[in-house]
Amino acid sequence: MRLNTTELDRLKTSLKQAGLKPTRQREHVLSVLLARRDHPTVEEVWQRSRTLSRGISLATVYNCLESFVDSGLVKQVNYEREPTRYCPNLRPHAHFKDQETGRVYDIDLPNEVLIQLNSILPEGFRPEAIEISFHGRTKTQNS
Amino acid sequence: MRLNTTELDRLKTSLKQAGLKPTRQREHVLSVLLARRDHPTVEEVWQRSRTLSRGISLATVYNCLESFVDSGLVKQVNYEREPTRYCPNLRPHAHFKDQETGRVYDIDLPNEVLIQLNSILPEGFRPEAIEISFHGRTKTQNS
DNA sequence: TTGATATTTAGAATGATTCCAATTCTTATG
DNA sequence: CATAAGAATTGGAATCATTCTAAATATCAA
Ligand SMILES: [Mn+2]
Ligand SMILES: [Mn+2]
Ligand SMILES: [Zn+2]
Ligand SMILES: [Zn+2]
Repeated sequence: MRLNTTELDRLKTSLKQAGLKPTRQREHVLSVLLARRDHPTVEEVWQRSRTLSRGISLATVYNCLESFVDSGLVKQVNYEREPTRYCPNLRPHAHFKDQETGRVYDIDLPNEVLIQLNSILPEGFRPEAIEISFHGRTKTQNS
Repeated sequence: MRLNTTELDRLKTSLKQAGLKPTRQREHVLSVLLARRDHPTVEEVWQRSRTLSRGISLATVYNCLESFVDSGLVKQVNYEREPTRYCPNLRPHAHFKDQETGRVYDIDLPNEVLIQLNSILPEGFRPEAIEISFHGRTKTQNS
């Protein structure tokens, strides 16, 4: 439940690059995200942050997560209009939501798939981002 | 701004299949959606429905659109947590949002792309739906 | 060490959507 | 056609994720 040196360095570097300051709260919120990569909501991150000695306000959790998104450390994941979830996986990947458990899984995106997806765009469409979200069931007995 | 016979038939059939009744308001809301396939929000559909003689309530626009989604006539389109947009295009397609104009375009999805996308899922993942959303800029001078 | 600037915070405000309960339609049945 | 039971419509209240506000606190370059 603590950032290691590498993670702490990445946090400081990314924040500085965005003109933001490393704070106790930001360190803690990032460590919560990295501890379990299960795409928690703001509320869930807040609950998990209760372990912090003096606690942390909900507004600060919103602010920290926003600063991470702005500095490129974390991505938002949305399913319909449900509360936004947060994902620290920086590789290109899609998401799969198990509609029975509510769990959201990362699905790695091979480069060839990305290329093929870009190829379906008409002339003149310049994508800056693409989001791919599956939802369905998983027939596994693990995790 | 009126449903033709084919469209009216599809409406009645789909609604009946879902145990719902065709009403003046539902006919009108569907005709608004079909008139301009530009993925309007509820508010926009409501504005465009003002032409209806006696008007229509916002709650009813919400209800009509929900009944269309339930009966499979229309799909919802979400970008982050912006107001939900509605799309009567029933072919498999992705969406592209021009971040300068806010316009949302349909991008047809070739079957081979769908197949390739399903192939990236691990064993045991059974997708029921997939959503693909681009956002970026368009360099066209038309429409 | 210190001042300028950024962050944190509790609570209020916002805004899309859903809920509610009263009224009005729709349609199956006689 | 008339009727009644169930469905839909409606205005307004409630919900709830998120954003805003302004006062207190923390960070850090100089
Ligand atoms: Mn769904
Ligand atoms: Mn974006
Ligand atoms: Zn992810
Ligand atoms: Zn569409």
